[in-house]
Amino acid sequence: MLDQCKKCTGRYCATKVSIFSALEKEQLSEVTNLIVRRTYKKGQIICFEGDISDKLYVINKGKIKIFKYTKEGKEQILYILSEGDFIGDLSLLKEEELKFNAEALEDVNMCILTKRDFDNILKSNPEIALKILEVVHDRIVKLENLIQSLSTKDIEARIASLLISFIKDFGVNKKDRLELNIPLSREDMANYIGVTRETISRKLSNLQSEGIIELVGNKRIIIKDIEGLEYLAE
Amino acid sequence: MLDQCKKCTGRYCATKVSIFSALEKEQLSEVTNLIVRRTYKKGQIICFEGDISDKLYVINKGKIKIFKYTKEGKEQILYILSEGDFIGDLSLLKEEELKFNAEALEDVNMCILTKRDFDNILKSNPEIALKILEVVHDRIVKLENLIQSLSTKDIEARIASLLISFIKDFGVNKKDRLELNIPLSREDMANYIGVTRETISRKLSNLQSEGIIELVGNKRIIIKDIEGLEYLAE
DNA sequence: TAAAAAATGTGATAATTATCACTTATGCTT
DNA sequence: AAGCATAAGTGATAATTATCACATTTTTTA
Repeated sequence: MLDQCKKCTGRYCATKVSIFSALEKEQLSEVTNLIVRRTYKKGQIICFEGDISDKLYVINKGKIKIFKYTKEGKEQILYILSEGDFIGDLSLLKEEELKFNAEALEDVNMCILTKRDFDNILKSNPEIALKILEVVHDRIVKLENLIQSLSTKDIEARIASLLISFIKDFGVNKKDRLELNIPLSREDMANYIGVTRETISRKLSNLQSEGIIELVGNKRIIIKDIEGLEYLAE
Repeated sequence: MLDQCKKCTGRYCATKVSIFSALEKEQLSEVTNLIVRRTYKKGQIICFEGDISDKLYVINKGKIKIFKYTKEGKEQILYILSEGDFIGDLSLLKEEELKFNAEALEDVNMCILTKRDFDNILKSNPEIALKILEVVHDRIVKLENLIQSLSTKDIEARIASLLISFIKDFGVNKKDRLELNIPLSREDMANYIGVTRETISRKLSNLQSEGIIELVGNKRIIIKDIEGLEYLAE
C-alpha cells in the first residue's frame, strides 16, 4: 500500500530533514532516491507499540502524535511531531520493538527509508550521528518540560503551559491576533497533561471567562492575553 | 579544590565510561591522562541549573541525583546516575546553560574532562557519538517511564513502580532476601513521583501492613513480595 | 440535508490527596 | 553517650479533581 506522494517530488523531501542537513548535494539526492513515499489519512495509525522498527519514517507534511497507554488505559501523548521530524530515537539505530504508538493528526505525507539504507548512509556519514544527537536532545528537553508540567499540581498552570507550547505547534497569526488551530480533541489535550476531559473543559471555560482565551468551536482557540497566560504558567 | 581521587588510578577511570568503550587501548590511556579527579561529599551540590557546562563529569564511584525545581519550589528528580554515567546530554556538545541541578547522594568520585579535550577526542573518534546516542536513548526511556508513572493516577502503582526501579539502582541481595538501600529521603522519593512526603509515608506503611515490604529505619526497605509489588505496578 | 454518531459541557457527588499541626524517631555532632 | 537538629509518621480537615449521569453541541455519514 505504498502510494506515491504527489506533493513531495525530487530532492525536496530529504532537504527538509534536519538530520540530513550535514550531507552534500549529491549524497542528498542519493538519499532521496532511496526514499519511498506514503500518505496517511487523519486518524490513521502509523505504527503500534511493539512493532519492529525496520524503517525510518520522516514527516514530509502534516502532524502526528506519539503516545503510549497509561495503566488506566488512557493515552499519554509524549510528542507532537511535524514536518521534518522523524519517528523513533534509538530505534533508528537498533532494530528493536517500538515503545510507542503514532497516529496522524491530519493528512500526512511520510517519507520512508529502510533501516538498511539508513545504516549505510550513517556508516558513510558518521557526522549524521551528531545531528541525530541534536534532535534527540530536543526531545529530551520536551520530555523534561512535560515532566515538569505533569509534576506541577496547579492544573491551571499545566493548561497554560500546554497552550503556550501549542503556539509553536499549532499557532497561526490571523489578522493581528494569535489563534491556535488544534488538531487534538479535548480528550487528547486532557491526556497530554494528565487530567480528565471534564476538568480541561471546565478550566478552559474559566480561562475564557477571565478573558485570557476565546474558544471557537472545538478546534480553535484565540489567545487574547498572552501575558496573562504566561503569568499563569509562571 | 581539585583533590586527587585515591581509588581511581591509571586507566581504570575511563574504561568505566561506556561512551569511551569504542576506543582503542592507547586512545583510552590518552583520555585517562586528560582526566582530572575530584571528590564530592554526600549532599554536596555538583552543579546548578544555569551553570555553563564547560566540563564533562563522569561518575567513577557513588550515586547522584539530577533534578529541577517545580513551580511549587519542590525538587523534581529526573535521573539517578551511577558509576560510569556522565552528567549532561547535549551539554556535552554545546557550551550552554545546564538545565538541571546535580547533588551527590553519597560520597562521590568524579572524573572531569574539559569540554575542549572532549571535543578533540570526539573529533578524532566520531564513533563515540553513536555511543553517546545509546546512553542518551537510555535516558529517554527513563524519562518516558517517569512520564508514564507521573500520569498514572493510582498512587500505589506509582510507588510500586518506584520501588521496582530502585531495585536496579539500590538493590542488594542479602542472605537470600532483596533489600533496597535507599540514599533518598522520604521527601526525595515523594518529589520523584510527584506526591507529598506525608502521602508516601502513609502508602509505604500500607504496603508494610499488606506484607509486601518491610521498612527498616528510613533508608532500608526489604522487599518481601516482589510479585505483589509487580502486580500493583501492573 | 437529516439523522446518527461522536465529542463536549455541566452539575452533583464521591474519593483522594494536600495541608496543617503536632508527635515521634532517627541520625549527627561534640 | 547525650543533646540537638533533622527527618518521618500521624490525625483531622480542607481543597481539588475524578466520576457519573445526562444535556447539548459538533461532526460525520447516509
